[in-house]
Amino acid sequence: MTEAPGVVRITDVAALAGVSPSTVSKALNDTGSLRPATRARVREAAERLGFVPDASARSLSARRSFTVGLLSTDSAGRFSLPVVLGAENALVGGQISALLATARHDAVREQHHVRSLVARRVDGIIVTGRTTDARPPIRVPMPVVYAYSPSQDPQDASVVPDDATGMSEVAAHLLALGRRRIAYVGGRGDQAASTLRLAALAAALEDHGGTLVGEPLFGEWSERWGRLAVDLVLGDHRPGDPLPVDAIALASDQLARGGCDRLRDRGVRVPEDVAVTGYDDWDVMALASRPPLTTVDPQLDRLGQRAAELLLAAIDGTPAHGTELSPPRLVVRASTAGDA
Amino acid sequence: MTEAPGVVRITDVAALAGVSPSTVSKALNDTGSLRPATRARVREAAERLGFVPDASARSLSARRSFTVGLLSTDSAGRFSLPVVLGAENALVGGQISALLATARHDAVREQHHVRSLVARRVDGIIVTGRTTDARPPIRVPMPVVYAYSPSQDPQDASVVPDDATGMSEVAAHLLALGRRRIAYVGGRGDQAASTLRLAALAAALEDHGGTLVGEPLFGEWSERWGRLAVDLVLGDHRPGDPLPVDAIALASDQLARGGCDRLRDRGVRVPEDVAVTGYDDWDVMALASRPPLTTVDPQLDRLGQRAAELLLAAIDGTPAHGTELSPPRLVVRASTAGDA
DNA sequence: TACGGTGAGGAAAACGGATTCCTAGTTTCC
DNA sequence: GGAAACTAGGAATCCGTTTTCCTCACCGTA
Repeated sequence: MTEAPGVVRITDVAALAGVSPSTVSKALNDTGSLRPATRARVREAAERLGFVPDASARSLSARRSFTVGLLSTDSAGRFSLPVVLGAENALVGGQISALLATARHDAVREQHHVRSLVARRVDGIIVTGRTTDARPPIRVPMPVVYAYSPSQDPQDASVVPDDATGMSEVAAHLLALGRRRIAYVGGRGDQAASTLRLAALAAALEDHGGTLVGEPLFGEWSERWGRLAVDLVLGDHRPGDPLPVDAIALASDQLARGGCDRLRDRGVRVPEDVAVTGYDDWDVMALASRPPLTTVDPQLDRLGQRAAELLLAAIDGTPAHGTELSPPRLVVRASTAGDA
Repeated sequence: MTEAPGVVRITDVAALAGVSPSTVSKALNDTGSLRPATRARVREAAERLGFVPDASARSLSARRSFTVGLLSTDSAGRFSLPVVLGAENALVGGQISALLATARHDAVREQHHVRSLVARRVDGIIVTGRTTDARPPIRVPMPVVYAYSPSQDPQDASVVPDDATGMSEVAAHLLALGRRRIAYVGGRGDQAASTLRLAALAAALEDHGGTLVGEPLFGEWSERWGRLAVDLVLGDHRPGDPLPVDAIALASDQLARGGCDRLRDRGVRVPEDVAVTGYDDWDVMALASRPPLTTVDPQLDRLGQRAAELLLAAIDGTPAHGTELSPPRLVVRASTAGDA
């Protein structure tokens, strides 16, 4: 499509309305002083021709692009996708477009994308990652907000899920149900998502008379590890024996689902004998699990939305600093409550 | 960030190199005739200042934006995300940026996004959807390629997964394993993904001496329905009874996973008694299933990549017409083969 | 020595809007 | 009735690059 036949310029509208281009601009942007009749005539002409002002020209003149970059290092998108969607959605409200740049966890690629975003003079950048572990900041001449993965520089603006609160609410929920002997199963031990949640759980139990049973377990973020971990928790327990725990808090819905499966395999009833909790509120896991999982929804879309808000504020000259926690939401289902 | 202090213009480079702006442009773009020494001097100056040409200005002059729109109507992103990522990846190679526009299945929103893409004078648009059902085309003055969800207008360029081939390969695989009495479990009966796969299975069985056992079953795309459907297939079968089928082909990995669970619950061995196949190769389902699922990988990233290629070709003046099928890949795992 | 050809680089004109002046009318006020 | 104060709208400038001319110097050739 080389010659773009149907593209309408401001001069076309001006000609049809019988005014000058500058008048058209004023009419459509509600600036300058024009008679209402003129404004209306121009509007109608623009409408009739389907005139849509050229964003490049506008950007050039306005010295800003009305575009922000979404730099994602998460190729699978499990976590960054909701963040990105939430952000994109918040941006649309501000008449801002989103430029997608996926780096698939590759520094060279990321550098290339950063350069491309700078070339496009994006008004700001939202950086998202795969994990909640801190990542190196990017150096660019425009505002940046880190979402999900915070920046290693505490001066940068970051928004991360409030895992501590999330897990505290899980603990409070289990304690309220009368559970006291609780085991923890994490994912990879070198990741904040595992350790932070453990710390929050341990603290909450300590404060309210619960007991963290056994050593915290770390492995991979898979259902398989959830099953194995449950075996470790149960030890050589046989149906009918007293159970070493009355609840297991697992650090993800995948783990929890695997855990439920193994508990069922071994004749342990969920939640009557052992309550189980997950984390993430990933519907295909949490709802498909038998029973459905009590879990924590990190509300990643809200997180992304919040990141977009902070970015827009920064673009408007009010930058934020430091890491902001985005609130999670406890979702109670049958794996603890006994009702679907 | 109002005044963008660090932004370098072409005139700055020109001043440093002691030449005119036009010479800088020629030097950096390898056009015009310049002495190698001059070119090098300019390059060095640009490098030193970290000059990155303003894309808006470049677009304005070039009359194209070097940007394409990715219009997605899939809010969850299960299917369109891989397509989008594949496309974005292919575009980066061509120095093209991707503008993300998610419409969450809302026509008003979609219209708004379309307008925004037109305003940005994107060079082309890739439209993706949630299902493989045809969707209404968009009317814009630039090339469009429909990915995953084809356009209702057969003249438009669309790329869709080749479900017929995928399911045929499943059938061939099952037949090669000696299975002959095969049941089919679909998802929603009003969706092409259910009906097309059924048709392909039925055709393949007919051609090669297999039998489609019972009525095809349609329901929702959930594990729950997979479990229910297996109950329907087995009827009042008791362990030890002869089985009505020796294989079940389910239209998604979610269905198949649910199916496997129910088969195990009822004491039917997979794959010894009944082979099970899924569709989609969604890792969290296919790999976590017990046993792991033989399935079809629709290779959506390749599909997205192909859509991007077609779009780039169209932008270069060679538009494609009609619907192209993107090849799937059979992935054999333990649910049919007996080995992990 | 004069002249066409060629190579290097500069000047200027797009590109499409937004914005900042201006300039004619038209009011308003004394 | 005349000058100041507004108003409505047009002309010109700018945004940062690319691209199309031009110009000037230098070369070889007649």
